[in-house]
Amino acid sequence: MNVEEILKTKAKLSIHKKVLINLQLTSAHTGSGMMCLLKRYGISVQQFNVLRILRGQGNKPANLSTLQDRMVNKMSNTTRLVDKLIDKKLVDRCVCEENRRKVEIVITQGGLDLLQEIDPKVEESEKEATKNLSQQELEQLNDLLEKLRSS
Amino acid sequence: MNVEEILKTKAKLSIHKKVLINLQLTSAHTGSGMMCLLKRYGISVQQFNVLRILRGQGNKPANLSTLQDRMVNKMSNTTRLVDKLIDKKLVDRCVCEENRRKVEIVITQGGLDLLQEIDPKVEESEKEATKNLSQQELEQLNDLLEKLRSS
DNA sequence: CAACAATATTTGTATGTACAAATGTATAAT
DNA sequence: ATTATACATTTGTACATACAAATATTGTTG
Repeated sequence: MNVEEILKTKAKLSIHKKVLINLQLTSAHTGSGMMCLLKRYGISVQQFNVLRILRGQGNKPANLSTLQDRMVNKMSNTTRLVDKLIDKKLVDRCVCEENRRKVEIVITQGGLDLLQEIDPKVEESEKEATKNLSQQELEQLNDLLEKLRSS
Repeated sequence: MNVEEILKTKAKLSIHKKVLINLQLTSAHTGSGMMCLLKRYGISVQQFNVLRILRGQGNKPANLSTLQDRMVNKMSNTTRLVDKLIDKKLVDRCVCEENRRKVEIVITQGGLDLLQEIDPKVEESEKEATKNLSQQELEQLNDLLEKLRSS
């Protein structure tokens, strides 16, 4: 369904407006697929991202500010996000010895296990979400999105 | 900045994953511009959308379910969203006479005035947000987004 | 017409998000 | 050593969102 059909408007929309609305619609559409998948494993998209960042760190612990920098959807309160992950025993937190202002966060074995279980499902869901576009169209879309955002 | 740079990952990401992350990033990027603009007028994006839908209705009042159907970002609690607009005296609400389960919502003159004031700023902000792409690239992006979502 | 199902909205609860203020710690300046 | 400043995180508050349950009204069926 195109934008005009969805908004049920008779008015002719500018291409600028159409693109922006389509962006919202499409990102919400694909995002909710991921949300739905992760919910089955009891975690939110944000929590999943934090877990992946921590796994990417190897053995090196991350502090809150690096987590915040690398998250896709920036938001405040990484503290409370990490709290939730601790409740689920997916990460551990302790005060950094060298600089006691900092907090060191590491993924637990349970967290790693969960990620390993989820990974293939995520891959599958990503392929499913993008199945309507060819390889070439995906590259093209990717370039256009990055160009739109550049500056 | 491209996705790999933003995520600071050494791992090679599949084009599927890249497109999906870029979608989130780009939609958040453009969306926050709009949010920022509307905040100056004391309303949220959702509230703005409701106002525009009500204006599009002409004199015909809308009930909650039609509002919910036409909103770009679906969500529950249209009730409380409308409550906020009533507090600001931008819309009115009354019980439908024919079917007393329904609620009729109309935009007030104050709401219409606000929209008229905001409209040109929104147009401007939309052009600004899409200025990196040519007319042709915008059309192309629009088509790709709709194709991605189609099914 | 009483009982039940269907519809439209509201309320409750849990969680997510944004922003400001508060806390605790380290570094620099006097 | 004392004060000031910057830094990293936590807490408080207000609001947004998702989902389930509750309420109120209408329509239907025995």
